[in-house]
Amino acid sequence: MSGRPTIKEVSKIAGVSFKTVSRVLNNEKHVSEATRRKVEEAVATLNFRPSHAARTLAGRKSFQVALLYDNPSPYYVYHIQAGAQERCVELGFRLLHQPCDSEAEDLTQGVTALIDEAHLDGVIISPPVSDAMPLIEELERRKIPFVRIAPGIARGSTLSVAIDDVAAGRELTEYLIGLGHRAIAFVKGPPNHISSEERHQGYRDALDAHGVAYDPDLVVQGDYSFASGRKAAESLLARTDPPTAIFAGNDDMAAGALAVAHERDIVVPDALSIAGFDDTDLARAVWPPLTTVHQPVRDLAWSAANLLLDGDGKHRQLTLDHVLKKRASTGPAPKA
Amino acid sequence: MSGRPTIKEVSKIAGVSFKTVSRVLNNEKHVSEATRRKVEEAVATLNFRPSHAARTLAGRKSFQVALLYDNPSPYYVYHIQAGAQERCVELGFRLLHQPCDSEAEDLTQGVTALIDEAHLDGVIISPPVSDAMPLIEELERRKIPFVRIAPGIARGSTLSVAIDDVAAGRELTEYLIGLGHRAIAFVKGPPNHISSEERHQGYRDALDAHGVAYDPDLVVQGDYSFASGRKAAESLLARTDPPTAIFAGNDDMAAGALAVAHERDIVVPDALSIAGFDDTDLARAVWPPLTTVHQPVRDLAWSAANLLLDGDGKHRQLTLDHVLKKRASTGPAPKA
DNA sequence: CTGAAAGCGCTTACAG
DNA sequence: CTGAAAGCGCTTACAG
Repeated sequence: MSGRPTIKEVSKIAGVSFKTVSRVLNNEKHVSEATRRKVEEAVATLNFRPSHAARTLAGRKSFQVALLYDNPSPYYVYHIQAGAQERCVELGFRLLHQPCDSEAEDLTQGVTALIDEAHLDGVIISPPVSDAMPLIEELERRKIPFVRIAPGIARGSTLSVAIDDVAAGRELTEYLIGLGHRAIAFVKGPPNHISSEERHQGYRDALDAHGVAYDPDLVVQGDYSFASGRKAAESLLARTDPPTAIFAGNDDMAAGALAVAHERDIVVPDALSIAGFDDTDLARAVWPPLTTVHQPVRDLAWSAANLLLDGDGKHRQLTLDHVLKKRASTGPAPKA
Repeated sequence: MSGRPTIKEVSKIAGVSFKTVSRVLNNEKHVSEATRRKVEEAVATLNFRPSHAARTLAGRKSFQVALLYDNPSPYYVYHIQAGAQERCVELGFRLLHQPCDSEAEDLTQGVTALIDEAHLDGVIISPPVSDAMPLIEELERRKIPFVRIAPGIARGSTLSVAIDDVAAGRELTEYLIGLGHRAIAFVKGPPNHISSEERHQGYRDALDAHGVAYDPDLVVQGDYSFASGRKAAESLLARTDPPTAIFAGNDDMAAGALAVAHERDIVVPDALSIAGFDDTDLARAVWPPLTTVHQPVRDLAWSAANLLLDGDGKHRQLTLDHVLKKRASTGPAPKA
C-alpha cells in the first residue's frame, strides 16, 4: 500500500548489493568513495528514508531516548524539551517526550514499559522525576543509561547536570542582606523538589554567615505555584512584624507575592523587596521586573543529552553557571 | 543481550500458539475467554511488553502520530502537547512531539521524512504550521490523515478544530466600546499567524457595528512577543492623541504594554485600559490582571487528536467556545 | 475458535 | 572493499 522505497530498490538503482546500501546509510568505513556516491545518488533519486522500525528491530540500537518530565511550569518544560531535543537530533537520535507523575505508584513500571516497548537507548530525567529513587534504582539495576537534570538526592556517580542551587540561594540572600534587609522571608517549593530545599539551605547559610538569626516563622511552605506565592505573602504580611524582603523559591511564587503587594498598595521595592528564582519570562513580564537567579534551563537539558549520548564516561557530573539578575523588585531596606 | 521476553515465550507459558498471543494483544475477537485469560496471565508473569518496532514493521499501522508545532509561547505549546498527548494515549497511540520551522524551505520535506521513517499514522498540526499550505497540500496528495488546530486559511474540508477568533475579537472590542472607549488601539500578531488577522477582523467589525471610525494609525504590528508589546505601546503613547484602550492580539503583548504604562506612571485602568487574548498564566500573574479571551488550548488539542484518531468522518470541523474574561486591566474610558 | 507459513525492512555476524 | 544467509519480533493473509 505505501509506496515507500526500500533499501533493496536503492541497491538496484545503485547497482550494488543491499548490504552495501546499509553500510552507506550507517556511515561505515570500508566503502569506496565511488560506491558511496552512487548509493547516495540513488537515495536522493528515490527520496528514500530508512524505516526506523526495521532498523530498531534488526539492530541493537533504537536511536531513541525519552525525556521524562513532571513539572507544572510550561516555561521550564518548554526549554528543557528544546535543549534536549536539539542535542539529540544533532547526534542522530529521536527524543520521545514523556510526561509522567513522579509521585505515582506505578512510575517505575510505566517507564520500564516504555523502555521495553520502544527499545530505548537511554533516558533523560528532569526534576522532580530525577529524584524518584525507586525509578533511579531500577534503571541502575537494568543498566539502562540515564542522566539526571538537577538531582538533589544521591547525585553519587550517576550522570547528572545541575546548577549549584545552594550557592545561588546564598548569593541572592547575601544581596538582600547587603541592601540592609534583616527580616527576610523565604517561600519554599514543594517537598519533592529537592532544588527548593537546596535554595533554602543557601538562604540559611547566608543568614548564618552574616550573623542574622534564622527565624522559622519567616519560612513558609509553597508549591511553586502563583497561588501559593499569594498565600505565603498574605500570611507574611499579616504579621505584626512583617518582613522587609521576600525571597520566593521560584518566579511564579514571587509574582504571586508581588500581586498581593499591589493589591495592598505596598510599594515594591520601597516598602517591600521581592525576589524570585529561575528567571523565567514571567520575571521580566511583571512590574517591577523581578530580581532573580538566572538558570540556564535549556543548556542544562542540552548538556544532559550530550552527556548521555556523547559523553566520555569520565566527566559524569556537570555544574553549569547561574547568574544573579538584579532588577527593580528589590531595593534598600526601609528605615525602621 | 536484552532479556526481553517475546511473544513466543509468552505462548509457551500459556500453552498456545504465538499467533493466539498476538490475537489477545490486539484485542481481536474469536478468542475464548479461557484462552484469553491464560495468555494474560503469562503476559503478567513475564512482564511482557510487545516490541513497538516489530508491530510497526509487520503491521500496517504504527500507532504513532506526530504533533507539529512552531510557537514561541511555552504556555501554548505546553497545553497543546498535554491535550493531544492525553487523547492519543487514551486511544492507544504514541505522540511524537515535533518542533519545526513553519517558514523553512524544507518544512514539507522534513515532515514527510518523519512520516516515512516513523511510519506515522497521522499528523496533528498546530498554528502557525497549520497554515503552511505547501505542507498541507503535500499531505493531502499523499493521503496522510491530518488535523489542523486553528487554521486560518482554506479550512475547507480538512479536519480542523478552532475557536471563532473573529467573534472573540469582536466581543472583546465591543466590551471596550461599552466601557466608553472610542480610541481603541489594536496590536497585531505576526503575519503568518492567521488567528491574529482574524482577531483584527473582529476588532474592525465591532468598530463598524458601533459607528466608530477605523483608524489605521491605531493599528500597530507586533509579533506576539512581550518586547513587541512594549514597542507598540511606546509608539501609541507617544502620540499627541493617545488611545484610551489597547487591545493586544495576545497576553504577552498586553503584558508588554502594561509594563510601559507602569514605567510612565499611567494608572491602569483609570487612565488606560489594556486587554489581551488567550488567558495564559501570564494574564493572571501581572498587575492588574488582564481582561482577555480565554481560549481552551488544551481542549483544542484533545479534540484534534480525537477527530484524527476517533472521528466519525462526518463532523470534520469543530469550533470550541471561548470566554471573555473581564478583569481589572480594563475600566471606563477616562472623561475627556 | 486456533494454527503454520511467509514476510515486513533492515542489521548482524560470517565469508571472501 | 563487498556480498549471501539468517534473523530481529511481530502481523498478515490463508487454512481448517
